[in-house]
Amino acid sequence: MRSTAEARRVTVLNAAVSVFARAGFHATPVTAVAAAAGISEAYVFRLFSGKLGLFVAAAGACFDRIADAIEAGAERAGGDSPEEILDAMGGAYAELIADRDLLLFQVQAQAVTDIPEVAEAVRAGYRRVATFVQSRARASDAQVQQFFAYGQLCHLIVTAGLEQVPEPWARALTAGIRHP
Amino acid sequence: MRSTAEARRVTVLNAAVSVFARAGFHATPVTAVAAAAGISEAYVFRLFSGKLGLFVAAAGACFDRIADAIEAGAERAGGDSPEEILDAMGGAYAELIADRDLLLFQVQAQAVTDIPEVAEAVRAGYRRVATFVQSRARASDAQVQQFFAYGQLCHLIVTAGLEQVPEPWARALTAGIRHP
DNA sequence: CATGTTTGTAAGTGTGCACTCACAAACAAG
DNA sequence: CTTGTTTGTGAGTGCACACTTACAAACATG
Repeated sequence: MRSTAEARRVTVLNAAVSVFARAGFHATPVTAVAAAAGISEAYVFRLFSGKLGLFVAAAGACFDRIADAIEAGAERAGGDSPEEILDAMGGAYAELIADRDLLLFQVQAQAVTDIPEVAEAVRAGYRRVATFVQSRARASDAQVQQFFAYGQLCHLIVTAGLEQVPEPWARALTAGIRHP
Repeated sequence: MRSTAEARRVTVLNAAVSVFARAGFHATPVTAVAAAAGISEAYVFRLFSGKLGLFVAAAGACFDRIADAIEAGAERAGGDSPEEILDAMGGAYAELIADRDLLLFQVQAQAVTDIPEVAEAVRAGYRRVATFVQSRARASDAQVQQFFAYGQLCHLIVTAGLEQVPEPWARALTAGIRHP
């Protein structure tokens, strides 16, 4: 016994978020996740109930990390007005998704919401993040909505590579968005 | 000869947008598109250069329809202030994506932007739509950015099925969004 | 009618991948 | 040391699917 199963699961989930983020659920073979985690494909299937179970668990891990980052960001807010706290949360989120894995995984998860288990995992993730944002920042519905709207805009900017496009329309879409 | 190849291509592209929208590029067999279009799989491969060529062509058709709808919506605007024109465009877009196919196809396309040809097609689509919105509405960069941010929010609302969720956080995210 | 072109398909072919199983080594407990 | 449990893998199995090929029927042109 080199390691406990629970520790392996954590390793595998980190690898899974990274690997699924690039090509998505259907285009990513479990072999790729196993290789990234440094174990055999067969053992991944013992640790998780099939490829779908692995993906759903990875989604949970992804939203956990996002929620933790936003929570930590709120602690570092300059003041306690909704605007200041939302700004601090946005900054923490921007920092977190600098490596792109968490952002791209969210996009991939949204793309396979025709699988009910995935849709439920996405809802659970946003439930956790949105309720925290609203209650912690004491923000209005409209402010929360705006917070997530511009978060979703980041998804487009990154997937389409708009920060590399010098044309005016792309500059308009990326203006003021923190370093993605 | 029942039909010309060009007419068939149009039929196939409409079917492709619909079918790819549900399960995405990698999870959709070309057989499914062929069946939806009412022709054989082999003929689809003669009409398009492989599955990727079909998907990229479908992306072009998708953004064509979106651009046309927004253009037509702008014509029906109540006044000629940026706000009124943007509002009319938003309404036309909301109407167009009521059937979900065009919205879900965009999500699927964004999910496979690791394929360079798809990324370029997505950029081309948004280039066309964004430049039109900006020039036709004479809107500021910030207004254009907001327009697309809330458009992207619609993607989340629909894929996660948030309009079915009665909890407060979901109501905040969906508030005021026109009937998706 | 003969010849050529375009539309259309049935029947493969090869490969990649989800998932399984039989088996082995490390550790624990008595 | 023996017996049992957990960690771990190599070697399959079967199926789905992208793409091809050989062939046929519809139409055009002389």
